[in-house]
Amino acid sequence: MAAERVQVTNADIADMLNEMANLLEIDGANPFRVRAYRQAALTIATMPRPLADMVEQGENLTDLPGIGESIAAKIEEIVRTGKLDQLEEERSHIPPQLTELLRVPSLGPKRASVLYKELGITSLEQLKQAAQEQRIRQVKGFGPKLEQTILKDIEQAQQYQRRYLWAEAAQIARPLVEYLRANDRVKRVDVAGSYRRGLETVGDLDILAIGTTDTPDPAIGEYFVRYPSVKEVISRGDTRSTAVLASGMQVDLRVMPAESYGAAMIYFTGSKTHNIHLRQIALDKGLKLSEYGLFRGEERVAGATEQEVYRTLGLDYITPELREDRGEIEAAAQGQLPHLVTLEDIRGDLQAHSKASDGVNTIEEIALAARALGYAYVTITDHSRRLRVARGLDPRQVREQMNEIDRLNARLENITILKGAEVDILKDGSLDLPDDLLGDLDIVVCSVHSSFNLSKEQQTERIIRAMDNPHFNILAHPTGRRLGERQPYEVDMERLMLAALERGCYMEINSQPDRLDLNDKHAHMAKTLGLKLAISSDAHRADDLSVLQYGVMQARRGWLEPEDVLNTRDWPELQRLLRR
DNA sequence: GCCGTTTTCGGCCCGACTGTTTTCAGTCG
Repeated sequence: MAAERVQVTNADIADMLNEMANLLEIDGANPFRVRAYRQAALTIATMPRPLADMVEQGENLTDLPGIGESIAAKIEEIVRTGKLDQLEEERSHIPPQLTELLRVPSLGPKRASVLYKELGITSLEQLKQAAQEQRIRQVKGFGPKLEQTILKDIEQAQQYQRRYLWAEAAQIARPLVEYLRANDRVKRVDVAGSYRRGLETVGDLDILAIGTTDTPDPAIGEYFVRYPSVKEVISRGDTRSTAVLASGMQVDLRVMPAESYGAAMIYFTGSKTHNIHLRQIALDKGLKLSEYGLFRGEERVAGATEQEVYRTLGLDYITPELREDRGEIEAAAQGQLPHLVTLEDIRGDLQAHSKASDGVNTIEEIALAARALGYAYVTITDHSRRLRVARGLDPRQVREQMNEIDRLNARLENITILKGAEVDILKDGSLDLPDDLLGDLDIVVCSVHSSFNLSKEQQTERIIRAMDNPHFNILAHPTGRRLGERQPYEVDMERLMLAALERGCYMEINSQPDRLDLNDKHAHMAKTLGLKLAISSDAHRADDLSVLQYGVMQARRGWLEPEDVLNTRDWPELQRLLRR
């Protein structure tokens, strides 16, 4: 067998373009040129389809947003040779390690460049030493305070810059918001930022507050920094304060007047690219958009509510989950925004584990919890025998469980328990339970729990072979990733989705906060291809059925509407969809 | 470097805070 060709990944290309941007910036290049490289890198890093494939098939890269002739040629060079000549060139006259200095907050390209030219500093170590020897304060434009700040910031740069799972961030945000709302001088408090957009991980919290007075009330910022969990105050002004909590989470608080609330919410919710696009539209209409409002000259024409700002820009209201500048602004201009799925649309759960395998509750307890959530059905999907660590069930145990479910269904009202299993896809693509048994289940959920490091080709083939089994219904956590813990295994997602469509199979958005797998881009890809998805809790305890809300958030970020989701259907209709 | 039913050239989002300055540059979001 021929050695597999090593394909340049989108991440590789994005890294090289980002490094170009960093080096050019230190070099004092045109800032818009620098931005163009960053923009292109962002586009590339977040697109699911491998650029290498596009190049191979001779597709036109300049069709991609932010990629023109020049960068397209560079991408082709990278794909073909694995290198970029111009990057080598830049590296030869600017020490590439210098970009390391940009990771230090308070050091940008200008200061990094000055420190290199004046003191010959190229690494964090040298920077630290220079600061300790008080040589930095002697450089023009620097002083003792900045030197101290740099010294402190080096520590931060050397630490792993952690992001929090959305669910973790929520646990930090909620009590803080409650604390702020408890103050009489505060009229309104909301969390904005990536948290509000429902991103799977959150780096910091952006909180917006409105006071009871017309002018910014400094007392609110003072109250904020007295929050008991505040470990360190980074900055404090009348309208803006930044602090780090004991958890390590950074929090930015902005205090705004009520007349600017909507504009400020838009501004602080982001994303950055969404905002830049909105501001461009404002300029085109002879208006100016800032966090204070939408202005024609000095006159504020909108700003109190988000709806008002969008409307004045000629746009339908765009829900935060969509604000990524991935076409939502164009859709809003044409009245074509999707009507996104909500938690209320969900009729039941398609994956949950009982104590029979690695869950903690009985089937009855799970059923009652599902009923309490207003569901019509819940599916018990205990693991199959191969997964020893999860006490996977053998065929006889699955049969016993099916009988138990029959007895429970006869007894319980207003909830239907569906018979399922989470069946291991073995290395050769066969399923871990016999066909006659699978044929008697209501729903067969299949997933990969072993041999994560097969090649992309092998992993894809393995899963497609599993889908060839006529009882295969839903591919669970299709990439196997665990946020912050485990990278996804390699698969050709587009091929998998097309294979699923051909065979009448489906995929899952797993709602566990550290999985959220499929991710938003893959979910959007599924919608585009016409593949319906399940949103499942994968609960291992009855209380965890509620994590399904995170999966809904991810689905919304993927533009999914109720009809794109399997479990917005009642059981009879779902049953028809599952038939192959 | 990208982009365009106003443009193939001349634009490219906007404001707060800090530290270093005597009016502003750099950084950040």
